[in-house]
Amino acid sequence: MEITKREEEYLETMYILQKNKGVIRVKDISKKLNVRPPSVVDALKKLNEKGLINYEKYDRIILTEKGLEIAKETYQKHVLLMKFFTEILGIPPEIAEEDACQFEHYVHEITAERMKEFAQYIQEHCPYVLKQFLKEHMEKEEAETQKSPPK
Amino acid sequence: MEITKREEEYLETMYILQKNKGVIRVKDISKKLNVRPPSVVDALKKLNEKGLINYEKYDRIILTEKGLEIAKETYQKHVLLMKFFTEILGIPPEIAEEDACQFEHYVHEITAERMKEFAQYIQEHCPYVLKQFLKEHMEKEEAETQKSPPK
DNA sequence: CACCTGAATTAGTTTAACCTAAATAATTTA
DNA sequence: TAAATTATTTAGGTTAAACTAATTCAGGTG
Repeated sequence: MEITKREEEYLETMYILQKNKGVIRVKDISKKLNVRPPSVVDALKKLNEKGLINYEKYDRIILTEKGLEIAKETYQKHVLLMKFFTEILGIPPEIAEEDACQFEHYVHEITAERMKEFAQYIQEHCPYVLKQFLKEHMEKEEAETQKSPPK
Repeated sequence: MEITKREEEYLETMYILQKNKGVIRVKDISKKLNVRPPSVVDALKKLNEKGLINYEKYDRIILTEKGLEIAKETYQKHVLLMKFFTEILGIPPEIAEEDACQFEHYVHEITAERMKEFAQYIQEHCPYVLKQFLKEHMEKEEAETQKSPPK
């Protein structure tokens, strides 16, 4: 049975909620994913069908072995992409977050892995060049921020 | 009126077909996007509604000003991402292609731009380190290729 | 313990994107 | 040019993912 990108996103969200709050509630998923509670319930039913979570109505939600595995993989990619975008490219966190949040569902294993290796390699072999690159762009951003009309 | 990721993909495909073949045919879009011709016709109707192409049945398809603009922007991101994945990370073209094909529709302008700048910066300031990084991974891939069962 | 409130759920729709099968138009070829 | 082939289109479905409105449940408080 196929798992969609969106389902992956639901799983990842639940995994993070579990980690941070200890429980997974419909309301919180709803808030995080910016969808209405009934949409969450729909998703939960499907994920349950597919054996990725254990869900019975009004009962607590638990990721299964398989669901947890997918959630973790996705989350790892997310973290890795975030690091790359912010630490190597110097992208502002909010933007990096959005980019990572999409790309994590599409990026091939090899590409993700390579990004991680590349980051390490550069940080080790030419940290100064990297620092310089980031510095130049930080300055540029500062300037942009100044320019923007002060509300 | 909103434009979807998929519509962006259609526009980009048509743009490339126009460039390479001179004409845009349903059959060719169908082949490139791996969908059946009726799906293409559906898409064409919507794009026409939205003023992104000029389309009347059995007539030739033309990108409008607006449609062309979107197509070009998307295509540029595609090219840029491809370059980054292959030339900086050393990802094999077929895989890079698939990654680029998805990410191009989500990546923020600033991230795309920064990837381009980063590539230039590294190629200029530490070409040897880059070459070394790529070399190491090429070798690894060679080895993998050997390992895989020779059909 | 009954009531109230907020959380979760059901029922019924909508939209984007696809599909198959059948019909029609355009193009090529005998 | 008529017939055959190929391309395009229509008609009618399907599925994923969302929505609103209305209902049901659960936990906390008087």
